[in-house]
Parts: sequence; structure tokens; C-alpha cells
Amino acid sequence: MDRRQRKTREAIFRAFTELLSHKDFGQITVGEIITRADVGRATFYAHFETKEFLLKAFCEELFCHIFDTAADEHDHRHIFNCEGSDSVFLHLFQHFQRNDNNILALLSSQNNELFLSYFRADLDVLIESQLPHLASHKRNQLPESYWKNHIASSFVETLKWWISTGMETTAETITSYFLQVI
Amino acid sequence: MDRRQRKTREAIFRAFTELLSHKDFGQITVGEIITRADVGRATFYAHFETKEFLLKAFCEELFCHIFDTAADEHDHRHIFNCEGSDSVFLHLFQHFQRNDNNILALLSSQNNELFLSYFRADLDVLIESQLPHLASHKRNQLPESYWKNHIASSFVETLKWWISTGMETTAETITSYFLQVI
DNA sequence: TCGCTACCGGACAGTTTGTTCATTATCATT
DNA sequence: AATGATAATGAACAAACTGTCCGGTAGCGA
Repeated sequence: MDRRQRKTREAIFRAFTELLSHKDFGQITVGEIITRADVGRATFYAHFETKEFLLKAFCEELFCHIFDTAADEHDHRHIFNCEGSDSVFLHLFQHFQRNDNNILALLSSQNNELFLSYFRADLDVLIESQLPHLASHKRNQLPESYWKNHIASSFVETLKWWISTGMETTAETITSYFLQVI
Repeated sequence: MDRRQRKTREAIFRAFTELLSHKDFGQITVGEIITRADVGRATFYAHFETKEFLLKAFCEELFCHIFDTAADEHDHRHIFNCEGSDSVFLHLFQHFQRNDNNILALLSSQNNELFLSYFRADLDVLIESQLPHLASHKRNQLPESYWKNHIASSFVETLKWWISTGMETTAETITSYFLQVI
């Protein structure tokens, strides 16, 4: 990719991140983004069709990293050890605690629902693949789709709760809370 | 309240409902609302500060009814019988099934997250009052705020799942699913 | 060096928003 | 039925935002 393109794209993402951390997505205008990113209006629209597509691209870059590495780590370990305590969910919580890409500032802002809906889409895929490994699986009479939905939403809600309480407990404790409710 | 005011308010609500059932909230303009409601622009702004305040007022009227009657019914019964199977949650699910005010069309539209966030606020209050009556209470070591959050979000997620599957199961079955996961 | 392509910046029409105001219609009360 | 108050009208308005266009410039890769 052309270095100019890369620089512009990153400038826009950076400006967008800054704005998102203290402003509601709906209130952010393209004008603000390009002013802060210091790029021309036409340039913005050459990169992103609309503000919404910018958000989409942004979240994809943000979450794909987390899921890819979490899945990898778990797969490697999985060959030797597949206990519940070494859950892939723990890896996810740890990722958030590490606060890569300053993701926490975004998730605790008023825009968290927006981000988490994108996060949720990736999470659903992960859960689908993890379902056979989950200890609690098949111990209930619930419809599978209901059960999967419950796991995914409980994870997201646990994450939200964790963030809202200032992430004072350890990732291990949060994982145990989560495993208790599913 | 002046009859003129009442009529205008209702015309706006009606137009808003129709638009919401087939259009995303963010895409609806004040212009569309007043055209469909057949009221003047200035009149709209005399009633509601912005589109967002209209949504707020709308949801308040919509949900306060559900919660008030559900809480009443439960309180009456509660004097004689407080078993889990006669849960207040069953009453709520039944309310939705009865589809008062055509609420289902709204909850299944692309705006469901928006409505449910207002619903959730009322639900939190209800759960706070119901907590001592819940059988599962105190049987776990989870922090109380985490537990309350889990119950409320599980209810909302269960409702969403129910709607998304076309509400084919009975309210009793859904309630039992819900009680199993909390 | 040279051709390509991204960026600039300024201008543009088209929407939408929220406000104002003079005029008209409807209300509640006597 | 008359009257004073209040709500609705409709038209106009500035301001902001969106998405597009284009001629000129500058940085890129080969």
C-alpha cells in the first residue's frame, strides 16, 4: 500500500479514536474528523464511503487482532491441555486487561454499545467453535441457539460490568464469575 | 391537557411508530415525522426538543404501562403465593406475547437495541425490588451488582432470542429457560 | 527521470435542523 | 354567546452537515 494512503488512513483512525473517547459517535461529524486528522474532505471520502464505514473498518482492525491471537494461543495450548480453567475466555479477558490499542478508553466511553456490537459478531464465531469444549455443554435441555446466545451475551455483559467497576478484580476472578453464570 | 395538544402529541407518536417499524431511528428525519403526522414544523418543536426526546417520551409511555401492571399483578398474588413458577418474569413475558400497543413490531425492527436500552432501565428497578424473592439468591458467591446485572441482561437477551425465533414457544417455556440460566 | 496516483482546497448543491413570527383556529370559562 | 388565552399554522431563515466535483500540486514507485 502506498505510503501516502497508509499515512492518511492512520491519521483518520487516530483522529477518530481521539474523538470517540470523549464524544458520542452520532455527534461526531466528518468535518471534525478531517480537521483533526488534517486531511482534505475529498481525501476522507476517497478512503471511506461514510462515517459508518469508517467505524466498521476501525472495529475490524481493532478486534481481529484480539481474536486472532486469542484463538492461536488457545489452539496451541489446546493440544496439551483443555481444562476449563485454561479457558479461551480467560485469554480474552487478559487481552482487555492488557489494554492493547487503548481499547479500554473506547469501551468505557458512551460508545461502548456500538463497539461491543461489532465485538459480539466476532465472539459468536469463536463460541461456535468452542462449544464442544465447554464443560457445561449438554448438561442442560436448552435449545442450542439459545445456549450459544446466552454464553456470548453473558461474556459481553461480564466485560461491561468489569469495565464499569474499574477493572479492579483480576482477569482470573472475572473468568470465574463468567464461568459460574454459564 | 388541552385537546389540541393531545391530538398533536398522538399524531406525532402514531407517525413515529409507523416510521420506526420499517426504518432505522437514525435515518428518520423530523421532516418525515411532521409530514406523516400532518403537523407544522414549529408545532413539533413546541412538543419535543429534539427527535431523541421524542423517543424518550415514547418509550416511557410504552414501558411504564407494562411494568406498572406487571408489578401490580405480582404484588396482589404475592400476598398469597410467592413461588418461583409464578414469577413476575412470567408476567412480563406474557405481556409481550399479548403484544400490547403492537410493541413487537418495534422490538423486532432494526431499532430493538434502542428500545431495549430504555426497557432495561425500568427492568433494573424491578429486579432490585425482586432480588430478595429470587430463589437463586444467596446461593452463590458473586458480587451483588454483578448478579443483578446478570439477571437483567439475561432477561433482555432471552426476550430478544424469543422474538428473533418468532415467539413460537410459550411464555412458560421461555420463563423456564430464563430461570435455568440465572 | 517519468508516469502514476493520492492529496489538496475550494467550491458546490442538496438536506436537515432548530428558530422566529405574524396569522388563524380552537379551547375553557364566564 | 362572548372573550381572553393558548395552540397550531406555514413560511421563511441561518447554520450546519453531507457527499461530490475539479484543476492544480506533490510524493510515490519503477
